Amino acid sequence: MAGMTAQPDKQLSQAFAALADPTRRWLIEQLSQGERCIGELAKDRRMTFAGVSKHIRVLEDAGLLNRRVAGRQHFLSIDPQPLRQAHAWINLYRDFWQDSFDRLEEHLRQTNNSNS
Amino acid sequence: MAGMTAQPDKQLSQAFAALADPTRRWLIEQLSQGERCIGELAKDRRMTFAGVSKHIRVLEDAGLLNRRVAGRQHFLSIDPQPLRQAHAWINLYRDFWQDSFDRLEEHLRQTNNSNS
DNA sequence: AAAATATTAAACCAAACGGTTTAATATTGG
DNA sequence: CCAATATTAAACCGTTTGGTTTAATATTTT
Repeated sequence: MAGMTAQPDKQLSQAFAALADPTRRWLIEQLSQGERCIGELAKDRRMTFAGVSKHIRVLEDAGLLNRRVAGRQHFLSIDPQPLRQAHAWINLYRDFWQDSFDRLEEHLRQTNNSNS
Repeated sequence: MAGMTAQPDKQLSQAFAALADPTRRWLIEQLSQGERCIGELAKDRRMTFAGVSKHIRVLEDAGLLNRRVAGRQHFLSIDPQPLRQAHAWINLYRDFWQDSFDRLEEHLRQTNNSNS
């Protein structure tokens, strides 16, 4: 349980770091509705082309996006695999207190109800 | 679906950024087995006291840890709430391709089997 | 009160980050 | 071929990060 071999560790770091920026999360949100090209995204976000391009690069390096080049346009879409890993990591350590937390939640809910 | 109000957004950024460092993930792993004090953790990680102290601070600011001060020792433990949020965010956007991904996985598995 | 222990605070450093602006490259349309 | 379009590359800038070392603070032990 404790080990977590080295390579996945780096991938995990990259995935979490990529998700730590709100612009990049916004990009993921956009792309979850289908592939888009960089110009469109930049216009919607009111950010320079180069700015968005760099964010896309970070997401791509983390393996979170796939790029399809069609002529001069680059279409981006999401690769779900690394999100799975991040999800799994959180899940692993969350399970330890999941039950006790649920119990606390239930307790608070009942306390609030009896106050109303 | 697209909005995600502002405050949770910052919390989410902090949580993901906190999880992006391997030392901090290691700390979470350690604390998932029960509360520990900073000196112990620093010794196990072979890092300076101050170094670990600063990492703990980042996790604390992200709301991921709780601190219990007992005399000169500070005992840390995990607060599951922000992990839940991070988990939920990933889940939200992962669901879009979950099914198609599962189908792809199944397809690849079958292709591999018929090759053997 | 003095010494040892557990921790934070502050100063510092090199590297990375988020962003811009200005060039350079590649593709498309007249 | 030339102009417009879509994108990357490079240089730069201020801020943050991960880490150290050295000091300061608070608590426990003797």
